[in-house]
Amino acid sequence: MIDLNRQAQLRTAIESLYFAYRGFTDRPDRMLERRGLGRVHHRILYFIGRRPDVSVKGLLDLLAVSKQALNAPLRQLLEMGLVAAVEGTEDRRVKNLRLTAEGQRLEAELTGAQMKHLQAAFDSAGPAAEQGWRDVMVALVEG
Amino acid sequence: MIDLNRQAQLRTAIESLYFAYRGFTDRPDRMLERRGLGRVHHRILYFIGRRPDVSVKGLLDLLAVSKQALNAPLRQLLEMGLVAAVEGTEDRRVKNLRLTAEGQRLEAELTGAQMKHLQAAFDSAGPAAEQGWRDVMVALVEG
DNA sequence: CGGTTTAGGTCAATCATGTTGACACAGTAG
DNA sequence: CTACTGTGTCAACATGATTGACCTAAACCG
Repeated sequence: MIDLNRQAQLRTAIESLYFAYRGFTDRPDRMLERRGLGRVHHRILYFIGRRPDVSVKGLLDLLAVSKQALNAPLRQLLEMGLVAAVEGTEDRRVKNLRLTAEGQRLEAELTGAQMKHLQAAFDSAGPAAEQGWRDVMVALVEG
Repeated sequence: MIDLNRQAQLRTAIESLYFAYRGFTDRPDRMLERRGLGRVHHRILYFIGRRPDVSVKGLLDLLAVSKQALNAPLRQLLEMGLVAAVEGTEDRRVKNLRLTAEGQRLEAELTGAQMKHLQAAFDSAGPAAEQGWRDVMVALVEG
């Protein structure tokens, strides 16, 4: 069993993770809302920007959603000209996804808001704290 | 404009936050699923446990949802005997909410999984990293 | 060659979680 | 008495997800 004081510390940590995540997503959410898009669209734009030429399957694995859940928003982004799909050169079944210039613009805008938010927190906490934060986050993702 | 290298670092940070949060919630989610409950129920149990005698309004403000969204799951928890409501002593309109013994048991089980997860990450990253992590999280929540 | 697997797409039914609006009732505060 | 507050509930709707079933086309394999 974990010590009671320690439990209180861990609860504080749980709460900060909850509130931080909530505060972190709601700015881009509000930007997207104005265009009739949702958080999924941001995630799709984000990961395509991060991994240009990712396949639909690759995106599915990253996002951990069903292909039906991905299909509609992705098609929307294609229709809006924010994402482009090119037929795979090796395997003609696969679609390699990329951001168009306009897609890059929107993605930069959305992610930029989050980057500013994070940067402000890092600035206020200092570089040592930032490194510690990164170390803990890596352990959290891996564990 | 932020430096490109810095942008890449910030993107890494964004991703770790996304994946960490996702990994963090899915264990309790799976436990709840077996009882036919959802993440909302966990949040309700959590915050009532944290602030015994909180009112319905207090819970609404904490969770930042509409009262209609809160009502159904809260009623469910009351009916299941996991939460008890007592009439306020000063203001008889308010309901002060508490966990029953069984509610405490379930809450401890759910949050315990998250505490173990966090503790493991802190153990692996070390105490200095933990402090840095906390500092950044506080700044993130406040910003 | 032919059979199986893989990448992708789509339709349908369903569920979970949230919203807003409207209304009710009891209790408090002035 | 009136106004506001805390709580509850009904209805309509939106969003984002699920599973299951079925389809095409391409690749892979024996």
